[in-house]
Amino acid sequence: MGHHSCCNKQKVKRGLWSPEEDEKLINYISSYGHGCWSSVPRLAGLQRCGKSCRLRWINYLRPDLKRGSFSPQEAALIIELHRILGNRWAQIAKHLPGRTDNEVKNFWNSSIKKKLVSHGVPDLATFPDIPNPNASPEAFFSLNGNPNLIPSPQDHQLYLPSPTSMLQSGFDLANYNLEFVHFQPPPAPPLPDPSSYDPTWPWGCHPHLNQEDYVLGNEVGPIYIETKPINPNFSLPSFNSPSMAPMMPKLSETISGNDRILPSSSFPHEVVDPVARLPSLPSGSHPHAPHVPISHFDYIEAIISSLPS
DNA sequence: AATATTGCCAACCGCCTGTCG
DNA sequence: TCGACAGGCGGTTGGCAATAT
Repeated sequence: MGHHSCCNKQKVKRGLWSPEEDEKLINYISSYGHGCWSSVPRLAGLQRCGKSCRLRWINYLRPDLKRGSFSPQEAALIIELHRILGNRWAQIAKHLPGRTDNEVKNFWNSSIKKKLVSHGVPDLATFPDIPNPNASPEAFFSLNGNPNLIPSPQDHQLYLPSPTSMLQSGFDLANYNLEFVHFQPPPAPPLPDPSSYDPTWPWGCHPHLNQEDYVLGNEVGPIYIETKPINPNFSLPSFNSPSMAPMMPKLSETISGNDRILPSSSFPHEVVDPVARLPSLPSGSHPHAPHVPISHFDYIEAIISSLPS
């Protein structure tokens, strides 16, 4: 079990690769490509199984690998993608050029996970469900009370929605075509009137978008997801309706290597500090308020930058 | 200085899926 | 339709280096 036929036909070496083995593999693949991996070790003169050769090439020898430590931006993107995708390391790695799934996985398990846990941040991908957007504040992911997480001078709470509850809510994905738009980002819009915030809708909404356009996260944030209905007979819910909530994780599920998630560095304009953009709300406002238009990404970046190394 | 512990990460294991005959 | 096979994935392990005792 687990051993491919190529591994059973002959005695194969295991364990760390020697420089000589690496050289053989590089020379062979550089000249002929890998073709069928099961035949690579024989043709390259290696006492390894094809699977081991494939892994060695993909994770270590490929010329387009970045190597080196992860940048804070990469870490932030990994955390954001992990929140959306869970432990789908291969999918996450596709959004990090030069990084492998193994590398991302190791980085998560050895670094990020421990940091987040030690700072009291729950595993965002497995956070308990929220029955509906009107659930009690306790049902939301509250960061309040942890000064390390939100460097806000104001007494603001930030509630983030649970992804998993929405995954189970049966949104009809077939009616949507998910597009990750490489867009000319709009200039940072003026803050909407806080009173216009939908208290049940913790995600930011671009005030200038029409009914067919939706933004998940902050309109000036690094992850910009636009969806358009492809079924003309399908009636979209109203823009601020909480019933929109179920669609988000379903859409997120469709993220693939062909989709584009833009790092903040690709934005031609300055990314506005989401915290600095927090509106001042009158005291005694909605207990969930303010539902700030802050992207998870920005928030995670703030976390990462505030963590001790 | 010696030993124990911890953390990192390359590599392996087992399983799943797609393809092909 | 079925079985064999290869590719691919996530979970786990084991070796090594760094750090602590």
